[in-house]
Amino acid sequence: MCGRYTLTVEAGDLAERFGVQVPDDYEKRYNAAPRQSLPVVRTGVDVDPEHAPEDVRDAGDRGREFAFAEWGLVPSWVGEPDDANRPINARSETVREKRSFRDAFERRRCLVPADGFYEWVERGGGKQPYRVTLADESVFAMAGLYEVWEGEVAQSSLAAFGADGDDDRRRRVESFTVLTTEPNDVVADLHHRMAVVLDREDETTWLHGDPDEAQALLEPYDGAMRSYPVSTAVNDPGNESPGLLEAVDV
DNA sequence: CCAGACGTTGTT
DNA sequence: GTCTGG
DNA sequence: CCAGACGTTGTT
DNA sequence: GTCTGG
Repeated sequence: MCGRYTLTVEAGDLAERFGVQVPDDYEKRYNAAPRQSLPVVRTGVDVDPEHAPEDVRDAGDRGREFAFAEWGLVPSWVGEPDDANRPINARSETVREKRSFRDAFERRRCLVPADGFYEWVERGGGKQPYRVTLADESVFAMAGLYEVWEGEVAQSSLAAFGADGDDDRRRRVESFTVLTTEPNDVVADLHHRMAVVLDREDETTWLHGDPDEAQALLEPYDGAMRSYPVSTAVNDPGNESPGLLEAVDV
């Protein structure tokens, strides 16, 4: 599956790769973890892909945009995001049936840019992390879903915030989840699930295609990948440095 | 009808 | 063992 | 995903 | 909001 990943490219390269504007607060990530605010490429929040004008469906600038979102999906109907299950993954096989994902699958699919993800293998007494990349180490997109939750701030939080105006009582949480499928040959050595990695030419279909077309893309990645062991320093989500990418002996 | 869940992974 | 935090 | 906490009363 | 369980 996918519970930790890397995105180690410069803002300019990310912008060029996905055709979006990347904000100044973008930073490379060597150990992106659940609950963090991370980059996604999505359709406009108010764009309904099924009913969007042709130019939007064809993925012009209005059709895709960069956003930061929290990893762990918060459906729009939950009462309180802090109390919600926040699934970081959604099974491709059942995603269209599940209440938590169905609406997002129909209307709010996104790309999750990455240039590697980590998988752990049980080793006597601990867990050995491996990093999986494309064979050429280029950036790819994982298939994701995003949500926008808006609601009132819980009463208990009001005092802490000292809120008084109506606007201060509103809260907005944008979030995403990564789809999983069966592993390809490279990942099967490490794990029995893997993130859906999209072929580059399918990214627009994932964002703007109809749901049946999108579903057809949820297959194990067929291109060349490689994996290599990395330091157990990766295990601690507080560690975040370029050194985490270095191969180690096992 | 109302109440309560709504998810994945992995492990037993 | 299980939940929360990152 | 893994790491780390897992609690209360009272006082600052 | 919508589905499942009782």
